[in-house]
Amino acid sequence: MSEIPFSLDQLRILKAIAEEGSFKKAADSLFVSQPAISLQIQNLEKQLSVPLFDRGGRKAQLTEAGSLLLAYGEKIITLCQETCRALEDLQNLQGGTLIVGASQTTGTYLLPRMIGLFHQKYPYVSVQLQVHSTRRTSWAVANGQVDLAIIGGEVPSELQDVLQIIPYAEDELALILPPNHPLAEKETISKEDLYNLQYITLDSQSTIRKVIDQILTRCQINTNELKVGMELNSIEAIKNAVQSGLGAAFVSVTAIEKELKMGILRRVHIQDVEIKRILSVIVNSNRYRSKAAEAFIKEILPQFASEQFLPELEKLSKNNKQFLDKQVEIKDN
Amino acid sequence: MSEIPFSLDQLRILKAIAEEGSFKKAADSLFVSQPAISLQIQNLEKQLSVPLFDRGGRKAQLTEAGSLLLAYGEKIITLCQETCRALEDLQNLQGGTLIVGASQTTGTYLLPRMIGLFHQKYPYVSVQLQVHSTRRTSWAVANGQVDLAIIGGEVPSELQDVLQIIPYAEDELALILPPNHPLAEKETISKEDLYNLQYITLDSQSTIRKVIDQILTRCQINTNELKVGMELNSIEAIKNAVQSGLGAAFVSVTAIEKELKMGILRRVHIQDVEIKRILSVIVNSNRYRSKAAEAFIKEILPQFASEQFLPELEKLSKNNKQFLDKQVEIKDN
DNA sequence: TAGATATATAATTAATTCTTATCTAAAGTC
DNA sequence: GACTTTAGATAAGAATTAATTATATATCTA
Repeated sequence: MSEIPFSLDQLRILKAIAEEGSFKKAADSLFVSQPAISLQIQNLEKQLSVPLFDRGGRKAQLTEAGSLLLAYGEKIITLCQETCRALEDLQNLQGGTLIVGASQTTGTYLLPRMIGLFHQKYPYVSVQLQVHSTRRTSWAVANGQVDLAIIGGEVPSELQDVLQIIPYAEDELALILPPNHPLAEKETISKEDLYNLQYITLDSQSTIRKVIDQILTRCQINTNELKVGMELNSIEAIKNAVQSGLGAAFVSVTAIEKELKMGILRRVHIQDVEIKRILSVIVNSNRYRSKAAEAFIKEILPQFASEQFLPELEKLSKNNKQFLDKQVEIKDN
Repeated sequence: MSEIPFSLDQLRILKAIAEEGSFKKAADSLFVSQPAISLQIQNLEKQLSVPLFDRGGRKAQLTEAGSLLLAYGEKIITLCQETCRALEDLQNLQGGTLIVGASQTTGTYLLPRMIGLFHQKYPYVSVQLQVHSTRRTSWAVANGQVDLAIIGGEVPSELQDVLQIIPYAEDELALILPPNHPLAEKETISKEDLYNLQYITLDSQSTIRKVIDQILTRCQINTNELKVGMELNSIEAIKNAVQSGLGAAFVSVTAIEKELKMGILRRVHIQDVEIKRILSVIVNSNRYRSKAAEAFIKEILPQFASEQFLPELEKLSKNNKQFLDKQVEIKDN
């Protein structure tokens, strides 16, 4: 299927001859011997079955076919050089795309800040954020549709050995109430008070819901007896609902900074209970990470990590699928 | 200066892998062994210092750099194929340009008919006609600016061994008069009558003028005593001037066909004198002739040639600068 | 016609790029 | 979970390709 009857080198030689005016000078400009040029052009003429130069005179003259090939050849060479530049830009973070995945909470409150920082540093890299369920996000990383993701739940078991999962930060979940709620007066409420509240939650399949159930259960709270009044599918919607007095909710503290400051939501602590979950970074361990992903991991993630997890993170940024190592080996030869 | 760190073959391999989904299948589709593919891609990755595929899974996955290179590679390959097609079209007379030179008379009356025929046969070849003096036309052929030319005069001596000059046809020059001229009544006039006419001619440097002088001198006519009333620089202008009664003129019979038929000009013969010149085809013997020039020589020229010159013309069409001969030699091996 | 310059040719050597054979690792099978 | 299948990597040798040096030929210049 469609052999190409010339090589890039031959086109470069053709161009050099046209520019320099003779085989000899072209040979000098390309730092090869003159017969090398002669042979390459002869081969080219043989392969194309058409003469490209009229020799003999003091300078080699292009035939019509030669001019035609030269014109196309210059276009081709230019395109090749453009290709090189695009690849270099990609390596220098002057281009390319970084795709980051996240689940609801992190995608809404944490990642936009990270991406903002990254964008400031590397304005020519276009960044995409994909907010989906933990499950879908994990698969996206596994399939390579997403470079890395930050999630707050468990990675599906079938992906646990494909993905590298690095505990990254703690996310504290707060119980929020409307300011005018009777219990909102208190700093801390008892576990029993929990049974007297109406809850607004994400749907029962969501990771954050499962995490909360898990932790409360561990604190001897029967989650089945907590009254769920409403299930919404966005954290912003839940906050608004709570603010409007429709009930209470568990949300990440990162999601309510502004509202607490403005006094439109109240946070109450629960006696002897701390609801924390671990956020994790996930990457595909079988996949080479782009320069952009590398930079994001090395330069942005640490700024938001809990100190205790920093060493792990550092290890990650050194473990890109073996390639650069090999490069060094080869260069030594 | 600007080495290109990949080859067309490598791009074709990259494309094949992307299309077939695996190194193995790409190898099969390109009819080479699998290691050949592996090695080429490894070299490519080394040269670009960036991995192009994530291996290991059931199918090879492109990295971001791989996709980028693939996208450019496809453009490059397409352009190469376009180049091939353009070259083929040139060979098949489905494209390209033929540039024909001529001097005044042939350029005005003979070549337009030839070019018309050629264009009917090869509508995709664009034909240019350049009408200049014999001298300038000869140089244009020598320099390769013109593929071939038909001239009616002598080729400058310094070009006689660069150019191939093939006598091609006879051009008869006629003496024309306005219909109402006293001598226009006669079929034939005497040499002496010539001295009683006023002549309208091209400028004294023109070839046709020199040819006429030469022939008349040979017939014992003293050209210095012929009265030149007007020098014009176009044959059409001369015809109009004669028609208007401003004098007599010598012009090619091919230039007055229409006017004689319409009776607006009269031709008179001269006792015992025939003014004929030989038209010649000139080509550059050191130069490879394009397929289009070849076709023009082989298929168009014979239709207008004097029979006596046909053998020479045939020889010419077999003598393109040795190239196809070589091809055959090589194919035998 | 001699000298300089440009391209072609030939023989040799160097480099590259295949191929075959073998090996490793992952994925699907029973 | 051992077994087969499949994809890709690796190594060694063969084949091809492309370079080099040396030399020949032809053209332009003086």
